Amino acid sequence: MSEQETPKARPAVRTLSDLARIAGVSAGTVSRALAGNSLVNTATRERIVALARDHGFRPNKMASSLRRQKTDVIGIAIPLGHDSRQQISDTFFITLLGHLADALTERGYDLMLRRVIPERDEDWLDRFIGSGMIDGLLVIGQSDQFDRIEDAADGYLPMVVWGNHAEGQRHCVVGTDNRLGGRLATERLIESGARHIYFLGDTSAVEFAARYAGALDAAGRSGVTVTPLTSHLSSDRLEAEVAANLDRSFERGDAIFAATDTLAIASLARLKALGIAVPDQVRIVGFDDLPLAAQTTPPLTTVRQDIRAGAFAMVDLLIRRISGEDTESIVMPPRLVVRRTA
Amino acid sequence: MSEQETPKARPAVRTLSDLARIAGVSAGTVSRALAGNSLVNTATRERIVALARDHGFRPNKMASSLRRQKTDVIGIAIPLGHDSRQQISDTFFITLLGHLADALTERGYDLMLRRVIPERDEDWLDRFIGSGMIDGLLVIGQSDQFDRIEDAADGYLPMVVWGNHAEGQRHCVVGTDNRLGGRLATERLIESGARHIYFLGDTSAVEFAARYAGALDAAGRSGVTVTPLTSHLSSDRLEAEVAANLDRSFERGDAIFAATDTLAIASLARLKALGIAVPDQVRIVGFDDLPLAAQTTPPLTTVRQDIRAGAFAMVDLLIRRISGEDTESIVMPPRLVVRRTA
DNA sequence: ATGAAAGCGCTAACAT
DNA sequence: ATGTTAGCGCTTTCAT
Repeated sequence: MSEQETPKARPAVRTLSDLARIAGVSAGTVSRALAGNSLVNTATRERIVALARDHGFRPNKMASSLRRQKTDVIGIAIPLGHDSRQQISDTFFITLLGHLADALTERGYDLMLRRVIPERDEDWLDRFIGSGMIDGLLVIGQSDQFDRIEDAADGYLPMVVWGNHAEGQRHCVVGTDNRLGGRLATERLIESGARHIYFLGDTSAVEFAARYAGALDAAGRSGVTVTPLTSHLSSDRLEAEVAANLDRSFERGDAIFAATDTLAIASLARLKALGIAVPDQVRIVGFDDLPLAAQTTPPLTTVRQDIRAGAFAMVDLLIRRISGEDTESIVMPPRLVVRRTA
Repeated sequence: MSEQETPKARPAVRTLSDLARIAGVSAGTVSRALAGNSLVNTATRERIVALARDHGFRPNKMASSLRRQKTDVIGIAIPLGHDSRQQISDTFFITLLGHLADALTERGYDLMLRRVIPERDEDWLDRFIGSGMIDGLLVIGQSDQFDRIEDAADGYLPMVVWGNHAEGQRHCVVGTDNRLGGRLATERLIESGARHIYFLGDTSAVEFAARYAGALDAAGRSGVTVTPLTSHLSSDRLEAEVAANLDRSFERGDAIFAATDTLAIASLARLKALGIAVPDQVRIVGFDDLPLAAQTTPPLTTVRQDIRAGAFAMVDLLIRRISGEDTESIVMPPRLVVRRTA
C-alpha cells in the first residue's frame, strides 16, 4: 500500500535521513541536534527539533542500540520453579517488581521482563545475557538455580540477584538475612508457647531453605520440633495444598512458620475454616510483611523485609556494575513484627 | 582463574561472521543454518549448530530486529494516574500482568514493561509506539487517558487496551462490562438493606466511572442514595485515605461499594477498627474477586472479573492485529459473587 | 547449496 | 558547525 495512513497529508518522516532532507542538512547533524549535542548551532538545533516534533518523528531505538552497543534496557528474569506457574503471582515478587520498575524508570531504563522455566530451558540465563537486548540483568529469586547463576556471574558482571547470600558465593545478591529471619520467627513462636512447629514452604528454593535453617537454629536450643511441609506458591493450588497439609497434620502441630505471608494468610484462612483458633490453638508467623499482613484477622505476626529498599539497592548495584565496578552483596536485616497471630 | 571448556580459552565468537570463519562458510550460510532454513545442507547445518553451541554463540537480537523490522517484543504500558504511584501496586493490575506474561511467553514474545506518568510525559503513547522496540502494545488501564488512546489507535493497529468499552470508541479494548458490574453490586447492597451507599473510588478513571454509573442505574430505581468518595489506589495512602473518608462519613452511610477489592478490603479493616459491624451495620461489595477476597473476615461479596481469560483475550487480539486484522473489542460479563459482606 | 553484497536506521570518527 | 563515511550484526536478495 502506498497510500498515506497518517491523517497529515505529508509523507511520513520515519528516519533521520527523511528529517535531514526536509531540514536541508545531513543526517549526522540531525542526530546531533536531537541528542542535544552542543556542537550544533543553536538555531539549527531548534529548527530541527521543531521539525521533528511537527512531523512526529521518533528515532528508531533498535538502530540506535545496535550502533551504540547499549540498549538502555534492563532485563528482569523471574525463574519459575518446577511447578511452571509458581511464584510470579506471589505478592512479594510482584511488589518487588513494582519497586524495581520505579527505580529503573527513574534512572532512565526500560524493563524487559522474562519469565523463565529452568526445567524447560537449560540455557535461560546465558540466552538472556547474550541476546544483546539488555545492558544488565536483574534476577528475581534464585529458585533452585543457584549454581547456574554462579556460573553465569563468572563471565558477566552486570547482574544482580534477589535472594539469599551464601558464604563465598560469586554472584552479587541483595536480600534479607533469611536465616536470621527464620530464627526470629521461630523464637517468637516458641515464646508464645509452640512445641511442634510446621515449616510451610518449598525448601528447594535456597531462600526458603535458609529460613528453615534459621528455624532449626532456634529450635535447637529449646527442644521444640520443626517439621518441613512442602508448599509451593502457585496461586491456584496454594489454597488446596495448604488445606491438605494442615488437615492431615494438625492434630500434631501447634504452630506454623510460613515461608511467606501469602502462605501464612492461606493457612490462617484454612485454620479458620477448620475451626482452629489462632493464636490460641495454633500460632502463625509469616515472612515478608506485605501490606496485607496488617489487615488479616487476627493481624499477622511476621518478619519484615524492606522490599522497597531492596529494590533500590539492586538497581543501584546494577548500575555500578554496568560501569564496571565489582560490587559486594547486600544483606539486609529482617525485623520481627509482632501482631496477633503469635 | 579457570580456563576450561568455557569460551574463555578461545577468542569469543560473538558474531555470525566469527562463527562463519570458524566453520569455513559464509555468514549468510550460518544465518540460514541457525534459522533452520531448509536450503542448507543438513550436514553443514548440523555442523554449524554444533559449533554455535560449543562456542556459546548467541545471535544479537538488536541486529536481527533491525534487519527484520520485527522485534518479537510486546510493550506493556501502565499509565499511572495523577498520584504517580497509583495502581501499579494494585493487585488487580499485577494479576493481569502475570497472566499477560504467561500468554505472551507462550506465544514467543518478550515483554517490555513501561510505567508511564501521563502528566509528566504527554507523549508517552506515541513515544512507545514509535520507538521501534515493540511489535505491538498492550495498555493496562485507560486511567484518564481515553482520548489520547483513541488518537493513537487511529494510526496504530497493533494495540489492545484493558479497560472500559464506550459506545463507538475506536480503540480495541478488552474488559468487563463495568456498568453492569456496578449495577449488580449495588442491587445486592440494596437487597441487603442499604439506603445510603458510598461509592469508593476515583471516578476520573473511566472504568471506575462506569462502575459508578452502574451504581446510579441501580439506585435510580429504588430511591437509595449513592455518594462518590474519591479514593486512589496508592498503597501507601490508601489505608489512611479510606480511614479519613469513613471516619468522616459513616454516621450517614450504611453501605460501601468499593471500586476494587483492594479498596474494599481496606474499608473492611477500617470499619473493624472503628467497631462497626459488617454486614450488620455497614454492607460492603468489592470488585474484581481477587483470590484474597475469599479469605477476608467476613469473606467479601464482590463482582468477579475473569482476569485470566481477559489476559489471554488481549494477547489473542493483539496477535491478530499484528497480522493486520482489525479486531473488535471484547466485553466480558461480570458475575456477582455473594459471600458475607452483603 | 552456498557466497557476495546490500542494507535495516542510527551514531561517531574523521573530515573539512 | 556541518558533511561524509564507515560501520553496529544480522538477514535476504541475487548470483552462481
